[in-house]
Amino acid sequence: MKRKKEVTIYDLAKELNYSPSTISRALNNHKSIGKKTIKEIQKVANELGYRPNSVAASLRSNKSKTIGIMVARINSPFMSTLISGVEDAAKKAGYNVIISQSNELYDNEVTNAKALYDSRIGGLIVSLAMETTSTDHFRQFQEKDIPIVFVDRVPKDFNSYRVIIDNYAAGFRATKHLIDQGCTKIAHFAGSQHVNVYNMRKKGYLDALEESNIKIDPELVINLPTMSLEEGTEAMRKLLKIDNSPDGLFSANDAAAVGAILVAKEEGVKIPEELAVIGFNDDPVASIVEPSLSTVSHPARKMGELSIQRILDHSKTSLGSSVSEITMLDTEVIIRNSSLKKTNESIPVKKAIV
Amino acid sequence: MKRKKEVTIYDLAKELNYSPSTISRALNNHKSIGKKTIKEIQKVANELGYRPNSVAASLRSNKSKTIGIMVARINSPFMSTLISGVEDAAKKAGYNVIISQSNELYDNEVTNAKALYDSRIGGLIVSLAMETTSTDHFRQFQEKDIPIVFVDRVPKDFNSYRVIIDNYAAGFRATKHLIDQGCTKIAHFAGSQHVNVYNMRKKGYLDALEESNIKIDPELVINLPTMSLEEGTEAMRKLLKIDNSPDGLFSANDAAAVGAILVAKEEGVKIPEELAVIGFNDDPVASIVEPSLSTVSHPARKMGELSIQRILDHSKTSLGSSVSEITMLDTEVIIRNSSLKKTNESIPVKKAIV
DNA sequence: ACCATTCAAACAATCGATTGCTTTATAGAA
DNA sequence: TTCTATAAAGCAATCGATTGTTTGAATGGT
Repeated sequence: MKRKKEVTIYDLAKELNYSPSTISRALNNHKSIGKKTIKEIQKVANELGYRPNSVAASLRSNKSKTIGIMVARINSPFMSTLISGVEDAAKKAGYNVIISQSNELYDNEVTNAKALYDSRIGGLIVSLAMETTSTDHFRQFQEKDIPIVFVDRVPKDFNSYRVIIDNYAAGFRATKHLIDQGCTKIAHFAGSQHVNVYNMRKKGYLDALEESNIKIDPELVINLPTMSLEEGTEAMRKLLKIDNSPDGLFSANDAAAVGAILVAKEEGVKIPEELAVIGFNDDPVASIVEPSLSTVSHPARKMGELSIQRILDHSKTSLGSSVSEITMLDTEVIIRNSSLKKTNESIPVKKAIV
Repeated sequence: MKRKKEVTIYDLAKELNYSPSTISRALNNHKSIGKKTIKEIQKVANELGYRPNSVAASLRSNKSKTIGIMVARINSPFMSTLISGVEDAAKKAGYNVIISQSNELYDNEVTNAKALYDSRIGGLIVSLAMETTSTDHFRQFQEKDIPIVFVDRVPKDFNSYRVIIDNYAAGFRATKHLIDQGCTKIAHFAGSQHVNVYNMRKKGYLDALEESNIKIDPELVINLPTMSLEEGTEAMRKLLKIDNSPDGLFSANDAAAVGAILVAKEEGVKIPEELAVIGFNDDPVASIVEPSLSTVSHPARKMGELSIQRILDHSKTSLGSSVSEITMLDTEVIIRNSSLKKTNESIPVKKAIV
């Protein structure tokens, strides 16, 4: 199989009797090239099927139209939607997106950072692995003034762009909602506490209780390492066994909340009457599980789009690598049947379906 | 912000008094370089923090360790899992993965193909957009002997690798299952018929009916353009209105099946007694919806891994671009409560939960 | 008619690694 | 000791585009 030879700017140059530099500038609509010349060159380029070699362009200009993205796992509803937003927005700006996943492991994250660095990406979007506490592996990007945007799971101690939601406020409001429904013994499924999102959600939970003068019962706060559905079922079983079992549950994600609901139903605990539940993320399952799960919705797609925006802006302003800018997005408490005790504000069925 | 200068093989050459070619070969463990020399060079490279510039390498060698992937949308459980499999397998082989989504539109697919071509990917994995019927935009890759693997939604008329499931058999077996449960009026939610997966699933459905001498009722076969949950609810409403309303439903995906279940419940139709339902994909919602949804499971992650495998094998064997190899994977009919009428084989609750 | 501007396009170096070919050094054979 | 085979390393071209600096031509003002 012989490969068809590529058409390069040199071929165009020969064909048109212009110099390669003129061709290059014409193709990029450079102002120092005459309008008719540009037209002519672009026309012939199309006819001959010229396609720019962006590898060569990257090498010479030391800029790359590729953005790297590192997340723990791409196949969660939240992350895949965020990445979808990144990709759509990146494409609009003429960028490609390279993905890589750490599977929650620090070592993988370091390896991935190296690989992305080697491919000379023009920007990096990161949501940290659960395990990660050190951020040294991101320094190399900063040293080359490659913008880094941390999104959702962000480090404490690294100067750069951040796109996050107000986890504290969300945790506070979710808990407050349960209190408003009359719950007094509210449990919490908390994730690893060195991860900002789980840490802040828990803080919000604690402060909401305190504000309402509800004593905090350490037995009701359970740390789930991975916040999986399975861990949620297990934790719920534990909660149902203790003397003073809870009448409310704020889970830091939907998966664990669904696990809890399934167990509660299995054990004959009425939801929301005997146990009001609220989750976090508004995963698709939340509106399908029965009773439908109250939750906090995350603007996943928008977070992705804004992350790209930060990277593009960075190149324009060239403020240098020491910028640190936080973009904080609003969340929304979505009330469904799993937490709605007061029948006078009951939700129409349709809303629960769609 | 001054960027730290990169360490290149030239810097190493100067430092170590070797020629750049020796450095290059040493770093790639080329056999024509002495063992001690390799050790020495690699040691110093590490100390000086040398990082290969894969852009430069790609340009020169005209090979790229980057694989492109084009799908309709990355944020579905099936696709995000498949991509996750691709990424994991690619990383193991030292490849990066660029993603791009068509949002089901042909024009976007063409644009994406151009962009990926321009970045000189080393291989391409594609799941077609619903709209796509022409495949001319993939020719450019073939002409340069860049391997293309079509996965799941594949074209009829393009010679290349395919990784698919046996949609016909799956559709047949899913329908057969409903027949075995005693259904005689079985409806089908079908997707766009020029898309192979939906076409074959429907064929399987039709043949299963025929085999059991059940007359096909055209009114019971509904085409859903996007197979969304919403379309599923709509279609179900329609089905409930016709005279001879169905006692079974095979939906070509889970989302539409869930929509149907929600409507059926709303209208007081008992599932599975009055309507047995089976979906396709085994999305997470399938096991959560009530009653839990029978479905056909798709080995998403494995499909991703095998796709990468095909690409790697291609480079090794260099059979040229005219190869056409089909990898067909097994599916599994998963029986849950939405279709299980016979109480003697009822499913334990635990299985439904986890 | 002359010099100063402005505009268009060309020249040539450069980005960092790869690789076919050549040279040099070393060892073994005769 | 001389010659050949082999291993180790160097030379220099190359991949395709970008870009600072020059050159050349055309325009305009006086």
